[in-house]
Amino acid sequence: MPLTVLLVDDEPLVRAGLRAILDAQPDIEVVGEAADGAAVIPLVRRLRPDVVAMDVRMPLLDGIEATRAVLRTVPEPPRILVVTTFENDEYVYEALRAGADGFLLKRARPEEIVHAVRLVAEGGSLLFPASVRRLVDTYGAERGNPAARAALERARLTEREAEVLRLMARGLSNAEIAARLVVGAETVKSHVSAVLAKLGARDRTQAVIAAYESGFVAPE
Amino acid sequence: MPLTVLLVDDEPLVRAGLRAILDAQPDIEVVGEAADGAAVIPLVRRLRPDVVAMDVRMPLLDGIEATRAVLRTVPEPPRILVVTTFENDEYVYEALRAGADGFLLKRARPEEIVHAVRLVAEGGSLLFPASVRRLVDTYGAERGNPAARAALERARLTEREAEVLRLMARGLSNAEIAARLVVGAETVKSHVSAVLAKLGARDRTQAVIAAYESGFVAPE
DNA sequence: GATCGTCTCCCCCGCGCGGGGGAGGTCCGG
DNA sequence: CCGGACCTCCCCCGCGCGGGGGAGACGATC
Repeated sequence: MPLTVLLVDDEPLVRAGLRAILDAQPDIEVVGEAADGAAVIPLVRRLRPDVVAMDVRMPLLDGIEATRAVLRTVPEPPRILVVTTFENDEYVYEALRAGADGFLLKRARPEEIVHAVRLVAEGGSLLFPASVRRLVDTYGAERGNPAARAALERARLTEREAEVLRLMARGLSNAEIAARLVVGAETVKSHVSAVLAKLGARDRTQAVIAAYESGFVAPE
Repeated sequence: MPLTVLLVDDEPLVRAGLRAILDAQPDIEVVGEAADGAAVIPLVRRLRPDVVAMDVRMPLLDGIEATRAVLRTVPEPPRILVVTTFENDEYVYEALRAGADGFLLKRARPEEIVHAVRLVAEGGSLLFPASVRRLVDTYGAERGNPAARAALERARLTEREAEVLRLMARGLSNAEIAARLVVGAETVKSHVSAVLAKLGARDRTQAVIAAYESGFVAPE
């Protein structure tokens, strides 16, 4: 079965763009659209999409409130991908705190958009992409970085994966982690790959950064 | 001229071992020994060693006080490498705060010992080796991690190197850093290598960890 | 009993990374 | 005027890393 997506944005142009990009994927299907947050709940209930691509700035009900409403009222809610124009959008920050699973810049390349949708659908959290980093930079001054922390928590690492990430964050190589955990090197590679995928990280360095930013590991 | 070292340890066995290992290097010369901290100052004044390999736990004057005394009273003081038996030695922590440039576990392999001496002599800070990481783990609960911060500050990165490290800590690849700084990829490699050497890091991940641990970059 | 998630290990492959050299340029200070 | 520090770029080389697959074993859940 295909990965179903509901688009929520007040601009038809944006919805059309997203639909064009996503529907071009054989395994992704846009099952509905909404122009404001108020229309989201009934649509989600009826269409039961896997992912909701939600604009933050919308009339009537913004993306933050809409996210909260969906997560509060719908059983087994969809994954929510927040869509925004600006990387320094404080609404995005709020949306992540409200329970969104990741976010996406409108100017992202089509492949990135597709990737983001797939990632959140699979349970990942898009914690790392450059856009998120900038967000973290901006709001990094606040304690504990709830957005990053929430995103990482929602990444739902398995126990083993969390263990591997902790060791990565101590600077260990795959071989060293394997020795420490008394498993094969190939096994560690599997776990590391899983961690990178779930965190939306490109390499172990980015994963470690995410670990620090989220408070998963603490420097102090 | 060779790299000159002064050994300070109350156990003759340890001094003999260090001397054997270090004197085996063509470019390193052990120019003197002391059995306790009280004897260090005059010896340093007379021998003007490049590096002092200093035990922390000693009678009369321990390594911390000796370190402070040397740094306070000797103009152009030598680099101080703290030698210890235990990785969780709170004295080592104090010594780093007192101004020591790095530390060394007695059980380290000869190559590591030689490497450590060369590194601090060249202005590096041995911020990262596994032993230090464990230290950081242990005393990591204290704010700002003064030991790590002090060590990194003393690593004396050039402006460019610091810039590169900051970008590394944002998850950028060498190619991305090159694009950002508008220089060649080979140039970035040079800077990255310099950073790794000065921090005693094995790879960029460890360097980024050091950056976080030291407060050079802040997650919050 | 069947299914799913997790952990484990295996293959192949390409590329980025880091180490080892070296070398030219500027600019500053002795 | 001549080092020395710094930034820049170049070469070669090996290996670790990460992506792409797949597969078997186990326990929990349905």
